[in-house]
Amino acid sequence: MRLSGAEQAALRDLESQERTWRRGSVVVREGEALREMFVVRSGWLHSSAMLGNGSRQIMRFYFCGDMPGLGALAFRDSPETLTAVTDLGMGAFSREKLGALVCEHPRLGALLLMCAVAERISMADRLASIGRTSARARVAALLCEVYHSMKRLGQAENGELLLPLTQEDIGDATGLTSVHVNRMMRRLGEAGVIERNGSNLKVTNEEGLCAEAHFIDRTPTDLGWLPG
Amino acid sequence: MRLSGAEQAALRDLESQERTWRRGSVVVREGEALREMFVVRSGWLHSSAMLGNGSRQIMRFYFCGDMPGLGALAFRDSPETLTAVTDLGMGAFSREKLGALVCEHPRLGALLLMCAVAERISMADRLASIGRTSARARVAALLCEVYHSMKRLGQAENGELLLPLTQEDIGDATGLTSVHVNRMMRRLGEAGVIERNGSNLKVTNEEGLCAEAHFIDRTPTDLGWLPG
DNA sequence: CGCACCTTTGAATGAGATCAAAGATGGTGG
DNA sequence: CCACCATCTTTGATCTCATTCAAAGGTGCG
Repeated sequence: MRLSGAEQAALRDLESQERTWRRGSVVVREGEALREMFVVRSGWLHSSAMLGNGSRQIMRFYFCGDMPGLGALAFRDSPETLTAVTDLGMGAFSREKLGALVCEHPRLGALLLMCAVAERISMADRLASIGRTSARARVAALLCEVYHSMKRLGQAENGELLLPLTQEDIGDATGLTSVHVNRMMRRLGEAGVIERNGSNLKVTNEEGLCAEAHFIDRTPTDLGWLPG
Repeated sequence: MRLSGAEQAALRDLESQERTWRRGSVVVREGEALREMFVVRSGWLHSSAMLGNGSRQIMRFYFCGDMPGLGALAFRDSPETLTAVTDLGMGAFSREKLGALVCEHPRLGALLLMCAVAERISMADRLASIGRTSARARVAALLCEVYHSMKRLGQAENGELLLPLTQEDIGDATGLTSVHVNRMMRRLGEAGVIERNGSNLKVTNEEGLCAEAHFIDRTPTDLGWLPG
């Protein structure tokens, strides 16, 4: 889709207020009042929530270009915790600013809507992974997702990438225990689809990994429905 | 939020093309070209997807006022199957129509964006339920969700409602087998939180059910960020 | 160097799946 | 109106994958 100069400027303006966070630090905590949203500029993070029973679910990861915190559009208090996985830089903006932007540039509003819809679909894929596949496939799906994102951003030379997640994090994202994550990762290693070395991960068999994960590439297509 | 007359008319226009489906019929099948979206006017439905391994995951249920099929905004082919749970009436409209509406009435675009965001959050709740809670809690969560929707629509007098889902459906929505769903429902009955009679369900202890389900009420608040 | 935290591995346990078969239920056609 | 058949529910027995509990290596940081 082709954006006008004014639209591009408006988008750039959104991310003008850059702030940084140290790896591991919490950007927003679940239940806190939330008046801001973000655009990721460097690094990555995840959103999670605690359940009544004390366990944590990691909902998704956000990479460069993603917009965490959009929950602020619908809820006064944050429904989720945002935590920096790596050192992180994000542009921050208020709900009011987004509201004004959408009203002045309706096509950008439509674009955002499309992003939100695409996000819902990828959430659905994750739901299917956790609800209906084996532990091994879930771990593979997690790795596959991160790998594809890093690759898209040019941060996975030769299939090698940094994975600064603990096995407990991976468990919280896949609905498994850290112990079982460990076993599954070892088995993926033995099967020759990945190699591990500390927090370095190398995808040695991309096709194999995707197959294990039942991975479906969801590249949004078709913005033709947007007027001029 | 207060809508202008023109905005209200535009919204009403969206649902003007009403169509109906018989209970159990498929509205859109996964992978089919999808050029339409819908607004539910009566009855309810669900969206689901098949995995490579042959099992099905039901993603969510849509009730009166919800908008299934928004995936068409981002993908050419439908990522999910829509199936009528009850006899169903929906207004249908094209992507182009929605595109035009958003551009002419940016505030409606913002409203839609907010809905999409809220939907993502409730998807996240479901993810946490499936990833991190017991079979019993998952079944309770499913019942709780349907019950609250029916109640909101005034279709649950005295906590009684019609639940035209097979236990297999419930299993596909919660990531369980139908056999285990059966056991969990019986146990919820024995615990006195529900009573069952064919496809009639009565919630006899609403608080208890919500507690079992770790239910969180997500009523969107705060539209104050939208310009006048 | 020492302390936290993370990874790895083993053994025992348990929740949920699988397999199998007997009741209900309801829709259909005769 | 009834009989029949398909589908759904229910229950039992067994099995398996993942959890839990426990403890021994690694790793990096202060």
